[in-house]
Amino acid sequence: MKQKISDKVAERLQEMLKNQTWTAGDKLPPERDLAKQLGVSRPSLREALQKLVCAGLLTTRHGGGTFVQEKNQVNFIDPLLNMFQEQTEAKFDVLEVRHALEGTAAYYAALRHTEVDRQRIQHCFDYMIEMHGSPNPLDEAKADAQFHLAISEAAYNPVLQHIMKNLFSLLENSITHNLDKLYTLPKVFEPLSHQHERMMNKVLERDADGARRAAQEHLVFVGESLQQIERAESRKLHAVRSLPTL
Amino acid sequence: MKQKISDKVAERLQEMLKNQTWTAGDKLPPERDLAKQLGVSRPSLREALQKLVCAGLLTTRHGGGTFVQEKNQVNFIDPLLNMFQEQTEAKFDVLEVRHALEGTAAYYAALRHTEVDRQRIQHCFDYMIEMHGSPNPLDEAKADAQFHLAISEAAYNPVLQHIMKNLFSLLENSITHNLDKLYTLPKVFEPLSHQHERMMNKVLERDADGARRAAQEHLVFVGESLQQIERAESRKLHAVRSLPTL
DNA sequence: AGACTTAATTGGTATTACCAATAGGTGAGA
DNA sequence: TCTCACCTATTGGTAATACCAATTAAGTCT
Repeated sequence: MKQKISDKVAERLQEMLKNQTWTAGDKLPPERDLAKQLGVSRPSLREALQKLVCAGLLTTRHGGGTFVQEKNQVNFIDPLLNMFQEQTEAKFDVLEVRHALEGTAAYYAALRHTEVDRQRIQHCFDYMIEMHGSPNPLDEAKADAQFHLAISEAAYNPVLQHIMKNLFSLLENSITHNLDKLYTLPKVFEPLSHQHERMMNKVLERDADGARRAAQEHLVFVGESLQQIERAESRKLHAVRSLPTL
Repeated sequence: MKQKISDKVAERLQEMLKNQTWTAGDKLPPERDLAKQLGVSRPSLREALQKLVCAGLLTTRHGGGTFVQEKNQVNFIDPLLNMFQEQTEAKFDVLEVRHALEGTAAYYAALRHTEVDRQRIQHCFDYMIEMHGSPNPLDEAKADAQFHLAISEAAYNPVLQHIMKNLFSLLENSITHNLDKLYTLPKVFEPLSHQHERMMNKVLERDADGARRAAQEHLVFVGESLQQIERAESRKLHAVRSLPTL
């Protein structure tokens, strides 16, 4: 199969990014120059650029220029994951995956974390406590996500870290309204906070197996709480739905 | 932040795909018509289409038309995962993640698999045995991947399934040469095959915990074998490199 | 009726022009 | 001299148009 030239251009650009021709934050040459330099028309170049933008490797600012995206702030969401977020069961699916991943994340974080990670984890924990009761429940949910990401970051496994990031950004997008419901339940914050603390301590004590257990117990609790909420919601719905039949 | 119009068009198209305006395999209207219909210029429409193509939702055939991609044959690889495959440690990172995911995949597969899944899993297992000693070692690696995917499919968790698919396509792309080395080692095929069989049996017996254990033991073995190969390789490299210093 | 040819359809690329947002420089005013 | 506003050049975004290339399908010839 012959390749489209916009694809070839995209590959060449990706090569140049890998070869550090430009590094994070750098400004690329203007489209007109770059197109001439690569020997293609501007629309073709633009299609190639669009792909890389869509892949989260570049960003463009109208009138400003085209820049290499910092690797950290990956705002890219796997488009397929995107389609899951409608189905109501998705949050339980995500929870099952997290159950699997966070256990090992905590395990390896306990083994591999450095002093810097230790400080970041503690800071995230404190911030999470601080955010409790914030007027915007979303803040608390984000702080929670940051805490979990800080731990998985300390596992020093880029593949795992990347998947976790995508999972959380998936959650943030549309399912958060269920999470903040979770936080507002009076009987839930206490055990949640306690579980977080236990998880953090096990990691920092380098007790790998204990950390894994703590993470898994935490997610079991979250899952059960979510199911309770779900059941309550469905009871409400059924009540409403059954009215017209009377 | 104001949105680019190509982004808005991409969103509208995505909406239409969700709303089943066109379903899998359908042919979209020609670009010229579609552009007029949406009230944008053809280049703008094309940029939007490119994004969806890049996301794996559409395919284009030069002179033929633009078609809605079948959901199954998602040839899409997370571009960031793509960047990992160069680093030599990546395979161990992937292995750690698989260790986490395949355990729970086997666990839930044991609980949720249907008769259809049972047949598919057995078929994949038989095919994998059949492929052993194939002239092209890649075939055997692919059969292995199919077997594992069949199990994770039986877990009926789309999020998990999607991640597993991406991980395996990542492996297939560039790290396969390590996997087939694994298969060609004489002392390895026997235990590997035995582990696969045990894993399958535990799943089909609906022994969830046993299935999880079997999956994890399998991956521990794979990891150790890979490390042995790695060490052997590095010894070779060192031997070669040290020659010039003599 | 079948195979080949040809023309219409349709995606891919290039050229050009113009719009819109940003950035940087320049001049006026404090 | 410093600061702020304004203006202009740079640069990404959009549009219109023409032409190329691959495919498809209709039409024609054998």
